[in-house]
Amino acid sequence: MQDNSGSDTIGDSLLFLTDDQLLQGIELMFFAYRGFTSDPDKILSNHTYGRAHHRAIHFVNRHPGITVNALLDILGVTKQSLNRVLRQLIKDNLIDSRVGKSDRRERNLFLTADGTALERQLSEAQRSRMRTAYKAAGPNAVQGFRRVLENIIDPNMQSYVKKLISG
Amino acid sequence: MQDNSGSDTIGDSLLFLTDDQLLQGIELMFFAYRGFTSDPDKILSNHTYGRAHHRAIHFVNRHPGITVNALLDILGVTKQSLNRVLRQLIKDNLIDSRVGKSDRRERNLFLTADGTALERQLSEAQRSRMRTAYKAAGPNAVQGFRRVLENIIDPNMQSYVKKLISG
DNA sequence: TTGGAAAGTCAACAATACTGACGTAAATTG
DNA sequence: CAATTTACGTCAGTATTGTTGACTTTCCAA
Repeated sequence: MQDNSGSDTIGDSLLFLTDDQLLQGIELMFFAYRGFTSDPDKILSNHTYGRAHHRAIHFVNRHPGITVNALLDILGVTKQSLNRVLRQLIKDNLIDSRVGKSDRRERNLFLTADGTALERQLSEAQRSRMRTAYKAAGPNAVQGFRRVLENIIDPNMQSYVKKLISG
Repeated sequence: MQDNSGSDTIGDSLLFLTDDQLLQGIELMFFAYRGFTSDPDKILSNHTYGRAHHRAIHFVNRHPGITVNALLDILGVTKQSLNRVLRQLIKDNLIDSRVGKSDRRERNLFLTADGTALERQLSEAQRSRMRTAYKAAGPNAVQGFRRVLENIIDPNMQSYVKKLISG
């Protein structure tokens, strides 16, 4: 519209790349992520747990038997930070930590029945919101949504994401 | 609790709504938001500031003269939490807080020259990542990206978002 | 003039993250 | 086999961001 510095072209073939469009995308990410986390947050606030617990539960459910190190790579936090969360979840009998079979230094993490129950509850709240949004936007929009998100992700995580998409 | 929880159909016309697709979308949101915030986080770690300071700076820049109350509505935090951040930014001469003209109880917030400089730095890092992602995904995908995000956002914020999109 | 809204402050607390240091057990390497 | 590395756990200290609750000051409006 105005003197938007440099990222626009003379024509409008790249109009979606104006700084204004980018700023709108940035704010949409901010507000959407808040909506995205709000339902699980509400559920967890009755449990002494927070978002970190949710993330641990989510990825242990997605990768049963995952090692602590592999989980650390996915979550991108320090082992001390993850350990605090895991310790609680193990003590509360939501996660089962078993000594590795081939390498006894490793711990393989699994959800217990209670852990699975909480995961279902959290996941369903989040999936419900996503389902509504997907339905309202339509399959074509969903494809674009995913394509843009994949490109926002750090290259470090691309390997994980590739497996996520394909497998 | 059902095996496939009913979100799929016999055909594949709604295949994009399977629980697996929804879970993939959920993980994409998680990883993308981390990428989205990583560049500003790096910059801020040298400044004694965090993400809360970035958000305040961002929205004061977007709405020069915004009142504290209006900013609270956008950020969705308590005034005590926001006040701690604002106090630092005002003390460090990044934000200027002026007594309201029509209502002297209100404070109108503006970025100082220093604040504008930091905002440019943070914004450019974030816009750069978005620009790359948009470019890689293409305008059609960007439209879908935005449409899905808009539908993930809480209805409470939709009024703000509508103005964001149109204006 | 009095009630209430807006803003700011102080205190206490909780969740999540970080760094650094240390210990134990098990696997790997020389 | 001895030394080193790896995996995991833990303790201590600190920072950021968020919460409640209580309180004061300012000042508009009924």
